Amino acid sequence: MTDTLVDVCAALGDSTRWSILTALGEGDASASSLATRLPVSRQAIAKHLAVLERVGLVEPVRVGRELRYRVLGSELSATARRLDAVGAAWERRLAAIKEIAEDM
Amino acid sequence: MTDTLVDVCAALGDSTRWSILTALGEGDASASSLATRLPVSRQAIAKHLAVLERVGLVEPVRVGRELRYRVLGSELSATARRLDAVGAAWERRLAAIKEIAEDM
DNA sequence: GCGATATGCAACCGTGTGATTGCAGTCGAG
DNA sequence: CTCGACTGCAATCACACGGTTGCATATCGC
Repeated sequence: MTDTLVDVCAALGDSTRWSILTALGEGDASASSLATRLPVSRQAIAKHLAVLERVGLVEPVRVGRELRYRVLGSELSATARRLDAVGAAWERRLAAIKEIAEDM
Repeated sequence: MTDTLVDVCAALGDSTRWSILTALGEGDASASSLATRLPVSRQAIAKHLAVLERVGLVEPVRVGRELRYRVLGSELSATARRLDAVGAAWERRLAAIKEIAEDM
């Protein structure tokens, strides 16, 4: 059910991946160019990009021999909405409990 | 700043923890009572609850000798809003790029 | 008080994963 | 055509983490 939701959250639960995402937030970039700015190897970044691509947070774009990546804010916003829906449901339950308590 | 954000996402990036959260969504429960419904040991659940409590997704409630946990939808919605803000920023950048491209 | 139930703590284990290095292949620029 | 740069794949390593078992401790009910 919430199968991909946990995957997206797991992908977002890594600080190195957030470094990559925020770097991509300022402009598309390839794994190699990211490796010059970030304190990790190119291959590590490539693996992270593969993870981010599999959950749809990032999209590959060929530019000549380079393979740049573009961050997809729409996917992030979509997961945000899904999380908010769940949180809202839980809050409704709490509010109902509280109302019952006040009736006594 | 986004320090706790990654922690919350990491906490949400585990299917067992989602099982616990959804179970708690139907009513407060202790680690022991959860262990009867879920296919994991009580101690494993206790560890997960500790993780969830540290990021504020869950709150302990003493009931006699029991220690029940209550799910906090407000925290989840708060993180959802933070994620949406980031996603919206990324989308704005893409929209700006697209506009520039169309001007040429 | 006594037994049953609930929690807490500690040690341990297997595996998943973040990260590295090395090498081979590919493709654009000069 | 050749050189340099970018990508892809494989092997390896260390550590964190999910999970378990065992035992000690507290506390409610009878």
